[in-house]
Amino acid sequence: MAEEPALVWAKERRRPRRQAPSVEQIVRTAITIADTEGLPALSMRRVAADLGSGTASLYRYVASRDDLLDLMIDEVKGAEDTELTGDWRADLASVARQVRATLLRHPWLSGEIPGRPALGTNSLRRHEAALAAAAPLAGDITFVAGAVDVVLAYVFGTVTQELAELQAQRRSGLTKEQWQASVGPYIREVIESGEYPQFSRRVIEGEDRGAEEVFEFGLGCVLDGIAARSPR
Amino acid sequence: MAEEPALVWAKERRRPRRQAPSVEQIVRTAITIADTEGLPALSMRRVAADLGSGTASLYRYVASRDDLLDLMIDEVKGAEDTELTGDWRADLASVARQVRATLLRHPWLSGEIPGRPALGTNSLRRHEAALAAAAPLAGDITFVAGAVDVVLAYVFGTVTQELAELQAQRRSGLTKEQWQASVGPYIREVIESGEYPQFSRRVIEGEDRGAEEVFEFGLGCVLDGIAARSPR
DNA sequence: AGCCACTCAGGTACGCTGTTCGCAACGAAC
DNA sequence: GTTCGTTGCGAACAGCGTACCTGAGTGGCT
Repeated sequence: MAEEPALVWAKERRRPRRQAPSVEQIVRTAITIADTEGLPALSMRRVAADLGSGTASLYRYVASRDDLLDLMIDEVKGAEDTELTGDWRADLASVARQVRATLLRHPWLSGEIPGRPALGTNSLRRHEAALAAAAPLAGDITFVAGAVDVVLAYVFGTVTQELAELQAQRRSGLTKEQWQASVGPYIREVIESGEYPQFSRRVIEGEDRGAEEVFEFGLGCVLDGIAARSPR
Repeated sequence: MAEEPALVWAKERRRPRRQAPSVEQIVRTAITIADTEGLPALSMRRVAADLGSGTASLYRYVASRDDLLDLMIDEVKGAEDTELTGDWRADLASVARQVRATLLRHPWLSGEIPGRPALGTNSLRRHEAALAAAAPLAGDITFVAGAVDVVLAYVFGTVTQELAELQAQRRSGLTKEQWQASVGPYIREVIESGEYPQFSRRVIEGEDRGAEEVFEFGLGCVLDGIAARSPR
């Protein structure tokens, strides 16, 4: 540690840093880090470093790392927006596609949503929009709410499945090729064991439909089921 | 630190602990901790302490904390078991109900599944069972697999929603009453703002159906949608 | 029977984390 | 000019996952 010099002019200029980071900047910086380097890279020190401020300063604006994550979640939901046509099926589908897009854009999101009730401003606004989209389905709000919940549950579930392998690969720190090279032999072994006939058929015979197609297939199923139960 | 006594018989018995914890014991202990005290309480030191062994010893049997979580997930999936009747709808529904039960029994599970491909022995066995359940739906394995994926996505999604509030409450460390007392006023404020008419209707008019009923409603929707698309 | 070589539990330590405390510097008010 | 509330933040603390390495215990060879 450098000793305080006796000579006045040798003293380093007393901090010119008097910049307040502001909650919004903190949240945005945190989202950028999580998006590009993954959640584990998101530490308070890291956020502060990227902002050029001291770590402890962040705590003037954000109570804890956990609160920061809540704010991040609500922030990314704010980017969504749907205009409604009055056709419940089309509207609900477009809400679903937007939620999917958001989840895909921020891979850390699906892992952080469990365990947090969605009560932020943007979450509420989006939930409101979803309910409005489904409103033409029935006069009974309980039915409408049920329909929305089912659709959103499906969306969250599929996207989570869709992201699983991608995330695992990223977490391992391997390249795509290395990853496949390490998983491949294991899968082959599983198939050759003969204990998983259906699974083997799926891997060998099954055609690999694109993620989008899979998503739309399931969405169609869900919406059909809802339509069949609608009182109108 | 106690000095080594000169008298032989005063020396504490040289560690009789020559007990190997074994992977299975480690995993089971870890699951118990996570179930009863939540994931944050699950540290390697804590597991070792509960097992009465040294922390570093665990690494002889488990490569990392992350690996331990993988093992835990696969372990809890091993408890599931379904016998198939040949009626795809009933069988797929019972698989779905079992997955739900597992997710509810281990509240930490839904937060850890995202980002991990399900390739463990038990995961594969369960996936195999689900495919077998859906097999009567079609000869085309791609369709069967799609149906299974949709059902499981829905199940995972709803249970995650179902657990959200419960988990948030637990995380906050408050009692149920304290929690409601802190959330209630906020909700009231949101409603009184008048900006969320549908949401307000949902809270005020909507009847609070039980979680089970909600689950079955959505499951019915999904299965109907699949049935409508089945080539048979 | 004696010794050696090997296995492996686990103490210790490193680098990281989230978070708190209290001080130093500033702007405004008097 | 002095005081006072506000704000940035260095330093420190407790606790984490994990690597290294010591030394005790045991099986096998002589």
